[in-house]
Amino acid sequence: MKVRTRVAPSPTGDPHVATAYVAMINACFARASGGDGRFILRIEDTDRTRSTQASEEAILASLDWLGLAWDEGPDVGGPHGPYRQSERSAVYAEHAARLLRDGHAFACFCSAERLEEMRVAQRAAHEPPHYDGHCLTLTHQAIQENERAGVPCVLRLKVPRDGVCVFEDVLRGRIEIEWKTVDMQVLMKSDGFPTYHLANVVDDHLMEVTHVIRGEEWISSTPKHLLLYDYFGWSGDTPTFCHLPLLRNPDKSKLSKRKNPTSILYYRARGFLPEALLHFLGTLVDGRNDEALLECSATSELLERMCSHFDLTRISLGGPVFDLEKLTWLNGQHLRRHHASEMLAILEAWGYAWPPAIAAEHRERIARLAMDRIRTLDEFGPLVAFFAERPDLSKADLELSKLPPAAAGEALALALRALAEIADALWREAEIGNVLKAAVAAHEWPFAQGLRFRDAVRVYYVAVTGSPTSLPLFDAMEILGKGESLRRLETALEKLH
RNA sequence: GGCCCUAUCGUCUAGAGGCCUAGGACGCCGGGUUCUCAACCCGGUAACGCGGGUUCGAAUCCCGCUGGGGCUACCA
Repeated sequence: MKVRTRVAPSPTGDPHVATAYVAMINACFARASGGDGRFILRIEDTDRTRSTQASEEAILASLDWLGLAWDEGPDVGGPHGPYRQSERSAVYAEHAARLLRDGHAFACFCSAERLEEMRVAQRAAHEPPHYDGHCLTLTHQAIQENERAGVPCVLRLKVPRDGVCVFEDVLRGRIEIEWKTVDMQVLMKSDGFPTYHLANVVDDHLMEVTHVIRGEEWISSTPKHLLLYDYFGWSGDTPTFCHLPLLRNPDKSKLSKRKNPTSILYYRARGFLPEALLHFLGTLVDGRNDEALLECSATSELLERMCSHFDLTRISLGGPVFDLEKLTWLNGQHLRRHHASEMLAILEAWGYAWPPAIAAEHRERIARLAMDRIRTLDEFGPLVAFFAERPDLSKADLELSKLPPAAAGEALALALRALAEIADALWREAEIGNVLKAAVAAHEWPFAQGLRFRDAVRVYYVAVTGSPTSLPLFDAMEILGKGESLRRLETALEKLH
């Protein structure tokens, strides 16, 4: 069978990592099914008050950034377009009319106020809120009067009063839901746009979707969807349903931006690599350790590798917690697979602007020194800023454990004397290191007997780089140059007095 | 509350009745390496929610309980 899957995001906010998660699984399944599998992107923008074009653009750009290429979609078109629901109004109107004509749906004129009162009463009576069927019994005449008077109207689904809806889920097996627990859902809103339920079913059918792979939150509305397939006479080819577990916050609730960053834009801005984010989402589906995924620097390559051992039926059902810590680690891993020269391009593509004071000839070397020390690209700038800017130190910055203030001053003076001896032409990382180590070793330390180099060196780090934890000192000093390095040591020494 | 889904280390997961003394990865802890911090290497910590069945044998199958989650809109 020719497999056709889709992801159907609603453009009502920032592109969500859960959308990418679902998209990835749909893309993998279509691809793993063979060469003729197709993956569709459909924009579900039927909520006119919340949908925005900016959001749609961001969703497309984000999925593209992650390498989740779709075969059919609003931008690339396809045989069953348009792929944007707001452009398919005529299709829904036609199908809605069909349901009404066949007696499978009914016009409802109830006001928002009445519905609200109804629900309040039901809640008070400890009943589950549901439409009470008020307009189900409207006479032909009453309906026409309402229409003539221009009373706003929606279309509701007729639902069997008893019996059980049974369907099969790829991951969960047989699911049974009693019809009496299914509400008479609105299918067409009073603004003339369809709700999710109608649009989704109509489009999935018309677009010949064979597998509906979506979030778990849709399980309880699946009976409505099945009913629609039946009403339209499509029950012969209802798609296969697969409900995916929902991504979770660390507290196990459904992933939300209140508790965890959810926007793909956020991760991009922080300097996460698309292959790292995709890889991470992949671990939520298949947590086995595939080391080969670490070697994939292109998202396309990564996706291909994931597809090679993808099995939709083996996804574990516990909602996975979105663990930023592991994502960050993965990002560091992917970062380090690149050469320093590639890092320059990656940083630039990400939007990093080198301070002009850092000469172009030093940049690759600086990148090489920095890349083992960052996990996300946004850590790069702060780490190398000292090359362009002299540290603004206070006396307190120079007070380090294992190094009394008097000894710190001694250490700085010592370094100054020793380093001044190095000829300009020999000002190299190895020479600087040797001279400094020898000087510290040969010195008598009245205020810090037996001082080890590793303790003394910290004050040099602070003086030169502004921080006791920074890029390797000798390299930094070589890059800064003899004059600048000595000047920073001097400044630090002055600060101590 | 009602309906539905779900349950292996803190986290992601492996596990398909005997290969389980439950494996890997992140995290954490310890060690090595080292000019700081990282990176890297080595080692350690830590789980089958509880109670009943079925079976010669259960993490695995069944039931109940408990915990977690979702849905309960003219949002998706």
